[in-house]
Amino acid sequence: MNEGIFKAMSDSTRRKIIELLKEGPKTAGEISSHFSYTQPTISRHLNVLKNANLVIDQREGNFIIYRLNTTILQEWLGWIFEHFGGGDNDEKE
Amino acid sequence: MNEGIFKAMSDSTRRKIIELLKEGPKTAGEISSHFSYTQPTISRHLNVLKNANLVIDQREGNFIIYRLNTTILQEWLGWIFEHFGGGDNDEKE
DNA sequence: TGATTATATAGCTTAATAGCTAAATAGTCA
DNA sequence: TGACTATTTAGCTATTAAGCTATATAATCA
Repeated sequence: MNEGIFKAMSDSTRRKIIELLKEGPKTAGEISSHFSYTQPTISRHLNVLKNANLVIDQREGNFIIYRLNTTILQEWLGWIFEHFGGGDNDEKE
Repeated sequence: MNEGIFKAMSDSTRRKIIELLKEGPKTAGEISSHFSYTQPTISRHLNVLKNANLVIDQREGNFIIYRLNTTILQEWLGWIFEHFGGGDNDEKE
């Protein structure tokens, strides 16, 4: 279940999309305009983020608005910290 | 530069290795014994983690001891929080 | 030196992923 | 309905990644 999020986050274009969406909701076109990739390529990235449940889309006329699923993102960050953070690693050979 | 860490972390076997190493340093064989994959497969995973600078290896006789590079891991966690954490996402359409 | 042990590397196969162009879908508006 | 706009989906290619078996390397010990 976390798998999808880690995979989604492992691509730098998708991480940039997440950062863009932190500013607020944006249409697919707006997002696309920030990159030099073609629009279909960005659309596919958005789809990966959607499948990972990291973004939510909503049609508004003939635009599609994407927004961050902050809940999932926060949960993921929490999970990461639980598993990889904190624990000290003292020379215990 | 973060790219390698995200890629390394995107695989669940490698994440489990990291968790194992949080307990303390382990030989390649010990690590390998926790999985049902073959030894060469785990060796390659260890190599990915090494290239991402997430682990450090050290020969000791004919064992090779792996230990977590806690500094890098902490740095990565810090980076993640800086970029994805905290920021609220108020309905600003 | 030769046998044994621990580990890595090579070489292969299969599957997944990122990018593209072209075509389909869905909505708007005259 | 027909033209137009925004976006997704299909279908392709090239690259990367994960797994395997077989082999190589490096250290130890008799």
